[in-house]
Amino acid sequence: MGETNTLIEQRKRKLESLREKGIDPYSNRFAPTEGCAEATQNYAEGREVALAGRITAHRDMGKTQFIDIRDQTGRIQIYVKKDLIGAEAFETFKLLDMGDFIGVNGTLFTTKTGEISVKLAEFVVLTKALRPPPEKWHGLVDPETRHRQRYLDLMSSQEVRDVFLNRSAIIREIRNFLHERNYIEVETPMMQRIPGGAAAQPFVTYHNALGANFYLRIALELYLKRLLVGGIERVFEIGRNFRNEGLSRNHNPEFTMLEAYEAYGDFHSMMELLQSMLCHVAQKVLGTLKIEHTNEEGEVIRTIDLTPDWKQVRYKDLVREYVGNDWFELTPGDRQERAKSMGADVRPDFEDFEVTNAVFEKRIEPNLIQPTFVTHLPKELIPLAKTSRDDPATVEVFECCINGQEIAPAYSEQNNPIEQRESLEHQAGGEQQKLDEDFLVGLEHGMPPAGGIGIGIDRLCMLLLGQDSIRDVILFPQLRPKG
RNA sequence: GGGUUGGUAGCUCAGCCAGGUAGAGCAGUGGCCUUUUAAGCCAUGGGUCCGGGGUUCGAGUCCCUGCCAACCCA
Repeated sequence: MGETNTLIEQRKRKLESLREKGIDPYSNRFAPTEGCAEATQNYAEGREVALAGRITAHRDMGKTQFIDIRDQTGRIQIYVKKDLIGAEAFETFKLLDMGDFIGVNGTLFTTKTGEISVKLAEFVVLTKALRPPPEKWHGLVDPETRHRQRYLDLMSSQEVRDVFLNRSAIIREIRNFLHERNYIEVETPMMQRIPGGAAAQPFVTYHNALGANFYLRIALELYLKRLLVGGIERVFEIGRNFRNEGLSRNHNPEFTMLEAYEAYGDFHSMMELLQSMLCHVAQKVLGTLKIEHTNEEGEVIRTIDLTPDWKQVRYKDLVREYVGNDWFELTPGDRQERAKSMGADVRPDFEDFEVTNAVFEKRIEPNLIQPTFVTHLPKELIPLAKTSRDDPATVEVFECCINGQEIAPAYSEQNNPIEQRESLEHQAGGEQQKLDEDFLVGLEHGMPPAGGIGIGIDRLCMLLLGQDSIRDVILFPQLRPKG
């Protein structure tokens, strides 16, 4: 990226020419009266405006030029006429390039082709760009450059800008919704001595002064539950988790989670919370509960309908429906065989419930396009939830699947400190240093019964914004370091 | 980890099958044009063809290898 070429050299020469004219090509400030889009929205012939933005198009007619400038609100055309600004200013104007930032003063008018424009009276150079922007028509398409130099992607694509503006709006509306329900937002440690709350490989780092290893958190859960113990009854955190695993369309090593806990609630209250929250968010951000996903040709390939009430179905019933009514009557060995024949990823050392779950992930989850609460999951699968009152072999849990992906698991949280200690000890496999003793001591002080939910924000954004890759909803996704 | 596809000018892409002077559009530069909008017309500069090795009289093109990316599979 340190290379020089003639395009850069030419721009540097123009920069020097500006300086020779006594013009600072990196001016300090400019006070626009409004945004570019607002100028056209509040059109009045002859109204004086001051606007600032980046030059995104340039049509040179000789003694007349048209440029487009764009700010975050939108674009507007500037009409530059030699007679109006004078010969000297016109010469200065010719030193501008695509990508430069300028501030303009002028009056609004409509061209004979009907476009609202600014008749330029004077302008200032705000920033001279030394490198050219991406091509104006095709924009930037190389995915690697799009991700590594996201600013180029953003400056050349309205669609990409919309995705990230909408992502921000989604998170804002989640916060609004939860604040409306009297949830308290908190921040808990990202650097942890014992990374708990999930089964995942952590990243390790080292604190010099303390002389100790720390782990980047893999979940928010155990700290938020400590706050339930402390009497904060409705609490949530939106923050980054870090998991040391591969990269894929659905996985980025750092990703954003929402976790929310509600004292005296259970997984039923979390169902209501999730359903209401996603409807609120979709309505506010997209203006509809029916989300259309389109292919590259712009054809609608599926519509996801968030209208309540969402389907509820028991795990076992789904398994019977998709992989055979006799599934649970088979011997474990036969189940292995059938799972393999269905293309599920089963290994010989899998326990029986893991075989069933492999089939679930391979053959069932991808089919759950419309919002579906899967309930009554087997106890072995989820050690940190309460036993179901109506079926002791299962736990009070749901996994909400939408668009063939698990979007949110929620539990009636385990608050029995003795059972919790046993399951965590089992999970730690006898390694005492993996046991979060401080958390267990907290539970022994008494945690109120609570419903808890975790929502992958990135995947939620993919769903709501119709993006097929997590890299398209994360501004700076992890890529292999460039050699 | 395995497979497939791709990496050529600042950007978007041809050229590769069948080896023989490195191409187009946009962007740039010079010129014409005082209401254009992917402005137009004329002229013109611009390349580590991802890196390394090999085959060959000759490699962007064929072979091997490495790097990066996208998709699929595990």
